Amino acid sequence: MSLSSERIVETAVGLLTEYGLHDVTMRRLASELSVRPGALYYHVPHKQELLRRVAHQLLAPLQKPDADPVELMLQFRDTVLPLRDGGDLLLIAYGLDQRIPPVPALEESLQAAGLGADAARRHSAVLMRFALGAVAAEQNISLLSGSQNAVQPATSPGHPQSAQNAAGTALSAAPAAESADLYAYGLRSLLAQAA
Amino acid sequence: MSLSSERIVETAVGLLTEYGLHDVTMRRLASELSVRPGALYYHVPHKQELLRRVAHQLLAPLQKPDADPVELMLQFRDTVLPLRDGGDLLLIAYGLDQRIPPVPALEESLQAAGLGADAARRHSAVLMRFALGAVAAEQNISLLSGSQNAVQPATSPGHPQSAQNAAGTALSAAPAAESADLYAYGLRSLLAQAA
DNA sequence: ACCTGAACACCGTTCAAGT
DNA sequence: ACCTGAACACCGTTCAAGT
Repeated sequence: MSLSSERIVETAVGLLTEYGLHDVTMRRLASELSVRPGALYYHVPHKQELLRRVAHQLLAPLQKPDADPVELMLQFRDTVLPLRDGGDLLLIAYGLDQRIPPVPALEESLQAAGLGADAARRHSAVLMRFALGAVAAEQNISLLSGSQNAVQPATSPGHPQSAQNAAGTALSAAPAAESADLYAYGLRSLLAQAA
Repeated sequence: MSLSSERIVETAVGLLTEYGLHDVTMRRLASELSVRPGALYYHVPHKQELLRRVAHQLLAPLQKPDADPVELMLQFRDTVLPLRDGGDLLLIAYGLDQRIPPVPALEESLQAAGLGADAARRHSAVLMRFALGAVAAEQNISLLSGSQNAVQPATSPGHPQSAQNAAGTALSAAPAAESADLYAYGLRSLLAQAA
């Protein structure tokens, strides 16, 4: 089977869901597809465009026109959170394309709820900013504060200068249940005015 | 003058404010300080701890105990926004240390406004998540959608595959004035319940 | 048209060896 | 104690040359 942008995107989605954005590199992608890195650039202009397409593919299920705002935003979190560093990807993708799902569906459902076109656009922009920050923060906390990275980064055994982080981990790493509550609470507050 | 963690942090802050996080690399830092890269690791355990200290230094002015929440959050935005990719730095720093400024001052002022200790903690967590997302999104939009990166990245002259981004730039790249409005609006909504 | 080989200009981190 | 030299294992991207 010959190379194509579709195959590259699919392989990138695979690497993302299995290992996280950190492992989605052009070189890793190339070796996964059994080609040299340069070959990818015949099908994709640069890594940014590839990531934009990956994010679009990932969020495609959020293009449903009849869901209510809260449901869309909860599903957004559920989609991005399992990708270890999915928040970083979506901040990039949103920077490249602010009409990524669920934005169009979100605007429609806000308009259906009685908001004007401009108000719906602004409300969804605020909701997306909160969601992006909440998901990225939550992932970074469990990745960076969570009992020494959890997986297997094999750090040097006890460097003296990093002592001040040892205490407070139990308190600072918010339990998963509370993160969901914070997210739901933020959504409700932001949607209160829109009713 | 010999090397020290203080000098390294100061130099990193300098590189950050002049060129952005992208140019804060251990190697660049070393050459700025006229030492070999390995020398830095005698004073700093790893890059993450360095970035945590850089963020703390940057946000030190937000440790004022008597400011009101809106003022603190507006000043947070004003501090981070001028750093080209300051949002990325603060997502990392917040992941490493959720008590970074202005969090303690924020909790105090929310308690002074009548909230219980736990409610104040949760409210400030929600506010920080929104602020981090808003600033990071705003910076990424102007960096990634803003008329081909604005500075001087010298991209190849017109690669065919990236045509779909050409249209819509005028609409998608929100003017700076509207970003400030979205931010203020989000803050007000999130603080409405806290009154 | 599509891909390889090889290079360019970088990363963070480690560590024996020098002073 | 503090730093260098040199390496290890990587990056994204370009481009002449091959088929």
